[in-house]
Amino acid sequence: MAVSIIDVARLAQVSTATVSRALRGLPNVSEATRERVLRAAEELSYRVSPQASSLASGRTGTVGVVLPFVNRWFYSQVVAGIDSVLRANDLDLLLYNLGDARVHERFFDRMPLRRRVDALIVLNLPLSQREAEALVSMEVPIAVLGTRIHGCWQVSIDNAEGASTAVRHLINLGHRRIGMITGALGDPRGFTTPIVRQHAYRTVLAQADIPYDPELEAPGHLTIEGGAAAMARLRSLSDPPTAVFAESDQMAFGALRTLTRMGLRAPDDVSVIGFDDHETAELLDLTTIAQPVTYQGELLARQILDALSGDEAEPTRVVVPTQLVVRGTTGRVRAAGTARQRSPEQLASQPSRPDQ
Amino acid sequence: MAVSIIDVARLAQVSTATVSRALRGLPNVSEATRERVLRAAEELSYRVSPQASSLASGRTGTVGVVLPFVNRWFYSQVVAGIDSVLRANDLDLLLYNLGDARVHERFFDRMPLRRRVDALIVLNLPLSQREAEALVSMEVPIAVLGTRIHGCWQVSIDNAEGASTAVRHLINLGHRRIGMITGALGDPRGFTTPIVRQHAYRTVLAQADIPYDPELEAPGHLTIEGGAAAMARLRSLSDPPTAVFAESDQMAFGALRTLTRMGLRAPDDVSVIGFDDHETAELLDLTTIAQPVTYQGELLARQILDALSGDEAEPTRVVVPTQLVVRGTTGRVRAAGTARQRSPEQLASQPSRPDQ
DNA sequence: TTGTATGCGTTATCAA
DNA sequence: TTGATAACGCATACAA
Repeated sequence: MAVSIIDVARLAQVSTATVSRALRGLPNVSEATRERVLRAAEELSYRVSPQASSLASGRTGTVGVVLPFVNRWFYSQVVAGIDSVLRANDLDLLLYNLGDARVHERFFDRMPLRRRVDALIVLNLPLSQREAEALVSMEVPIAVLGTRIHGCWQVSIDNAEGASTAVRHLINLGHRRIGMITGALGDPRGFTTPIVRQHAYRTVLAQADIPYDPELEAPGHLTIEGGAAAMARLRSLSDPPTAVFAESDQMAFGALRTLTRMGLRAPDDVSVIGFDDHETAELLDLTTIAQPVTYQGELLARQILDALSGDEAEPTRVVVPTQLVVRGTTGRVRAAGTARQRSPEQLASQPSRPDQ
Repeated sequence: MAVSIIDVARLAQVSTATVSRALRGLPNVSEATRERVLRAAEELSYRVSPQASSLASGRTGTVGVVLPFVNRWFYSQVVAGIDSVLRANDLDLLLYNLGDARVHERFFDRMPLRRRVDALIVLNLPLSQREAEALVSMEVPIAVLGTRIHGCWQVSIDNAEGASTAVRHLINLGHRRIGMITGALGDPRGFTTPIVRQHAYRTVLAQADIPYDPELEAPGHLTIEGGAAAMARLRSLSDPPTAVFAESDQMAFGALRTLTRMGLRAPDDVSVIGFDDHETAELLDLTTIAQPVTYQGELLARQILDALSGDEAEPTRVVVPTQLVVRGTTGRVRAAGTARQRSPEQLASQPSRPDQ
């Protein structure tokens, strides 16, 4: 059997209550006693039993993180941010990956986190009204990324602003025929982000007096393959776009691949702008809308700390800024038929060529 | 206060012991009673308290996953594999990210997982003798990826074989001047994989009677930036390599970026081969050595299940195969001074240039 | 098949 | 400042 608090108490010649107090750094313990207890614990290499501790205290020392994918760049990045803050505060991180639909269902059916965590962080999950209520009914602080749940702490980016900036960037470069590769619009689970971004796209076009053409919106399912297919579709139009806004970098990557395979280039033939600033974006020289990913994770964890400390009464809502990162895949529109020439500015931001 | 087993017992008119048995599906409970208990539990929406349960039983229902990075593609992919198997078996996943050196140290200093998990999965962590022993002293089953710890379950790839295949591929294409971008060789924490791969590189060269030239080995620190710098260094040699083996795709990406920025191309100017088959490898048309990443995570989790079931007495060791994936960044060596001409196949998979 | 009683290792309340 | 002790919620020998 492992060494327990009783053993420490015996060795230090005090009661278990005092050991508990001394070890947790509670104030009402004399320095001498604390010293003695600490030494005894050290000598026996005593470790508290987390389950006994939580059983007695009601706290678990654990924060649940619920997300739809662990293995996508965005989410793993957010988790890293969460982890760093939680770890620094001695909180454990219980991971719940609800990617699979059955797992998702089962999760809300059985609520396995119910008595298992002190707080919850929910990443970008599309939730039904019923599911949101189920979470709230756990009666622990909840911090949500992306989605919005009444009474919960919240971190998000301004999707409308980011998408608008992207489209305006293209308009400023002279483009009028602008396509959009949209995300999971048809997804029955209903992520809301794609809707917001699409709306922003349409609004900005309207503001610029550019007529709306539904053919210019192609679904890309948030994947590389989807983005590739979407770009292929856009290129096949009788009047293809001169610029494309892909609402995720992943889809933009696919779009770029399609262009490459067709023997076309960005921005010479088509300008392409993405969203996220995925780690690969810099590699592919992709212009994009950057969002601070790890930072959002840190913010979520901090909100949880605030909530658990109980100081801050009201849940807060933080909107973090996005930023246009201009790289090499967007450029001024070319007049139809004009030879492919690039301006000096573009040359500067482009890889030099072996032939001058 | 939450509803407890006592409430269920009262409602079902049985003892708490019977409730416990019925709910866990133990055999010695009559069908009628079980029915009654299940209904009562359902009605009260009762959930067991995991901490009380583990305090009483000694099992935690949790598996700890310890890794050096959550936010790298490879690890997040492995975690996804682990998660899917654990989840299907109702085991929780406690994540421990030891990326930060202080966190690492603190972890082995305090062993916070000590009484917290039923088993441990350790991903590719460079461990000192002392640290390995600390883990083993937890006296729970341990499955290790990459590293090797005596008495532990183990999953790994054949790094020597994979690296040899990569170098042989280059030799088969006629290359004799072959560079290697190495990983974290100087890392004080001492990952072993880089050493094995480097050794394979040297061995294969020797077998092909190619003289060893230390200048052709450049450290890339397993990062994109490091790979970029390494390639720059290799190119600056008086007699630069015609082909380069980067021991991770990430470094190969950086290497390709350097080539692009120098106005060079793969494979026309330099052939490049990576290792991993990172999701971006296909995008960049990178030839590489593929390893099944998610699958390795699943295997680790399965080993843990075997260990916990207690059927399989001895820890097993599984080596999963790697596979050469030939894409567009490797090609036959060109005679020095030959004009850059590309074969039709290469043209198809490469971006065409604006100027013909 | 079912019930009784005890232990699991802490924390927290209360009294000293 | 310290100690005694009752929870905390469940699992499990043992008895019935």
